Amino acid sequence: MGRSTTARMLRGFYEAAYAAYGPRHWWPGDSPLEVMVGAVLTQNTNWTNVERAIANLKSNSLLDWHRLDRMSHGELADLIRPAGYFNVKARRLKSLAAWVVETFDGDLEAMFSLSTASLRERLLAVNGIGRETADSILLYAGGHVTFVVDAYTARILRRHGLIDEQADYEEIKALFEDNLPADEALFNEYHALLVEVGKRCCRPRNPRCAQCPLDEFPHDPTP
DNA sequence: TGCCAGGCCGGGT
DNA sequence: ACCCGGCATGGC
Repeated sequence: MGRSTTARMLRGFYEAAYAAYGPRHWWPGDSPLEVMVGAVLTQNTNWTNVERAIANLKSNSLLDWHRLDRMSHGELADLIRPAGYFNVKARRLKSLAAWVVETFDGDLEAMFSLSTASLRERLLAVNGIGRETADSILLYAGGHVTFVVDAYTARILRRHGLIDEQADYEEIKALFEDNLPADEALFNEYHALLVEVGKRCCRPRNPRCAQCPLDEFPHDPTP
C-alpha cells in the first residue's frame, strides 16, 4: 500500500473515531508521577482496578518517589493488590522509583528534559518498563511526541489490512510516526481513541461490531 | 462460567 | 531471533 494511501487511512481512522467518541481527555491522572505509576499498574489490567490501587496509594500519601523507594515491598504489594500481578508490579514500581530517585533525585522535570530518544532508551533499561509503558510515560506524563502502541492498536490495524500479522511494536509505531504530523495533541488523542475503538468493537472475540466507526474502511474480520 | 483487561520478563529452544 | 509460561484481581 502506498505511503499516501496509508496516511489517508490513518487520518481517516482518526477523524471517524473522533467523530464517534470525541476527545478522551487522557491520561486520567493528576500529576506526571501519578501517570507514570498508572502506566505500570495498568499493564495487562483493567483501568478500574488500577484506580483502586492508585486511590490506596494516594490515601496513604505514597505518590512520592522517595517514599515509594523506601517503603517495603510487602506493604506496597498489599496496597496495589486490586491492580493484579501485585508482587510483580510492586517490584516494578520500586525499580522505577529507585531509578528516578538515584538518577534525578525525584525531579521529573529534569528527567523529561532529556531528549525523547535518550529518555526512552533509559526508561527501557528499568526493570518492568517495556515499550508501551515507556512510550506512555513519555507522551502522557512528559508531553514528548512519541506514539504509543498497544494490543488494540495492533489488532485494529491488522483487521483493516494496514499491517501484517507479525508486525512488531517498533514497526507499528513507525507507521504512525512516519505518516502523521509530529503533534503531541494528535498522538495523545489518537492512541486514546484507538483504545476506545478497541474496547467497544475490536475485541478478540468480537471481530465486527454493529456500530464500528471504522466500518467505512476495508475490513478483514479475522482475529 | 470463562474470557478479558491500555504488558513485561526470563528461560528455553 | 522467536516462543512460552508466569504473574492475579475484578467485571461482565
